[in-house]
Amino acid sequence: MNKPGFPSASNFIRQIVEADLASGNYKEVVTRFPPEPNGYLHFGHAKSICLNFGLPQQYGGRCHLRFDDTNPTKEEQEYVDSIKAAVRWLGFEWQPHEYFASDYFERLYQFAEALIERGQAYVDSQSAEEMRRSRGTLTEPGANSPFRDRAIEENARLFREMRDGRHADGAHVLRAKIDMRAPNLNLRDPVMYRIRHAHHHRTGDKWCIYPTYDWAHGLSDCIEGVTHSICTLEFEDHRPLYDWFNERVAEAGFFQRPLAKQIEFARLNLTYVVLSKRKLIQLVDEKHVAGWDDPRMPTLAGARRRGYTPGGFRLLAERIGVAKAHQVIEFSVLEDCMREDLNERAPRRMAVLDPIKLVIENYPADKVELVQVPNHPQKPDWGKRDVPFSGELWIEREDFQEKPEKGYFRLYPGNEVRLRYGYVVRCIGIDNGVVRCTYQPDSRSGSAGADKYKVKGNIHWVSAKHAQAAQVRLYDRLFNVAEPGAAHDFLQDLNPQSVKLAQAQLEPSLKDAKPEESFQFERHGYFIADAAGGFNRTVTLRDAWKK
RNA sequence: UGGGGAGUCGCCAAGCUGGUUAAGGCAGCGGAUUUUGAUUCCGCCAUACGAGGGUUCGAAUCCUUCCUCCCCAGCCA
Repeated sequence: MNKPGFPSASNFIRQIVEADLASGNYKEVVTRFPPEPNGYLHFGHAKSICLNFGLPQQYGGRCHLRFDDTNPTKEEQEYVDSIKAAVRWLGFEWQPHEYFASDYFERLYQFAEALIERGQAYVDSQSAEEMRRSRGTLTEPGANSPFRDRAIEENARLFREMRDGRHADGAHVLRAKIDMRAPNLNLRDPVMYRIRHAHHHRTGDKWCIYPTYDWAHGLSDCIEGVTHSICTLEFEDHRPLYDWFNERVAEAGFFQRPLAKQIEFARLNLTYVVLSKRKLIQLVDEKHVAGWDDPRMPTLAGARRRGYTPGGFRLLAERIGVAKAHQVIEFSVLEDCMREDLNERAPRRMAVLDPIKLVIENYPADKVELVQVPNHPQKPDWGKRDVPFSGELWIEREDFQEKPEKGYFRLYPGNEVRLRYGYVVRCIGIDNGVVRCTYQPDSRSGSAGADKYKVKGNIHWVSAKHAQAAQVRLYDRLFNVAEPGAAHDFLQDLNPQSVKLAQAQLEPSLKDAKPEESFQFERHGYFIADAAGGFNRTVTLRDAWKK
């Protein structure tokens, strides 16, 4: 049963949406997930995706996938492809509502001309440095630009020239005429267009002026009929500007009301995990990782290779909730979500990660039996498989102790233990690193005599001559910072020892594992078959072992 | 010292149109079942809601003062 993935049963955004629907102001809920294609999606985006897609799924409506590609110098096609793959992987579909801000460049340009005509925008010819100085400070008002009162016709002419490539980068900028004394800095005549003679991944060289986020975003929402534009907290200060632009363009007759409304929520933070796009880019560029999909990366592409599941992320989104208070989720919450999802869908297999030989001295030399092993003990309908059993087996090194510590109930000289789904064996001792045992022929699991053996220990095993040797990668951690909040020197604080390799012995059926198939290797946790061969560990089981 | 936000158990988070002993999850602790020391199951885990005043028969929920933290001075998003 797939969990819906709606963020928290109750949250303030749902209340807003329900009120809007109830009031009749909005007939349906239309959201959008608006990534800039300048990097791969990470764990944090999963929260936003589940929220934006989950709302219309429940209340009726739709969610658009819109690429916010207004800055040609940072964006690439590779990123749009990876973003689409990640959203689909999480289990959401947006088609036919796939949009690009760059598709609106022409309309945005016309809207800008309208504002110029109405005296609400002007071409400023100050340098970036001059603009910065005249903007004022947090506590001091800004000063008007000397170009602020240019004639409308001149503004229109200059803006057209900007578009036509008659001016160099930085020579002019189009600004909204709002209020240089506004306490909210975003309202001090924000830039709407800048000149960038740069190649855009979609529009090529057609444009050399590009709209800023503030000018493009809200208008794109209104163009698409978005009702609720959900973004993160740092945009709270932008909301008055978001509304100002939308209102002005609506007044010019381009939009129907009601207009889109912006709602902010706290982004996801995870202990130990770096979710800064800038830093993730650095990890990739400086080759500290193999790529964006390196299993140690906190990207969705990396998570997929590492064996994290879409259902696990949806569960996470549901559990962590949506609010405006800054949230730092403990990593254990994520892990628990993955375990919960995997526990339901991962078949069980026997696999020995750190092998030590066990010989059953009274087992007929060349005899091989097939024992029946359930694929999932709690799910009988998943069936059973045959696993070959013989007198020479691999068992886990930690399942034997020559001198048992207190409380140890697995194999040690004189003790009996059951080889899971096979026979009960008694340990005689150890010779040259080989554990010697005898077995009870009438103890086979499922046989009539099996019940008379009461053993506490129950260990997994693999027949030595049938086993499949394989390399297993144990990713205990993400490529992360050593401690929460330790990232003063990001690269120095990274945990470099995040992968261990195990030369494991697996039960023969694992030979047929398909890439991206998940299994539980009994006590070792959950593993995913890697396309590159071998297996990657997803998460360990809860450790009830610590005494 | 400007503007905008936020403060409920170690981490999240309901509740906040005032009214029984403040949901739930993760983590932790104790126990039961168990051919994974897993899973599952049961129990425990905030006289307390950033702090102080006030209103009220009654406040986490209303008023007020204060404290703490976060965001904003890109022609990034």
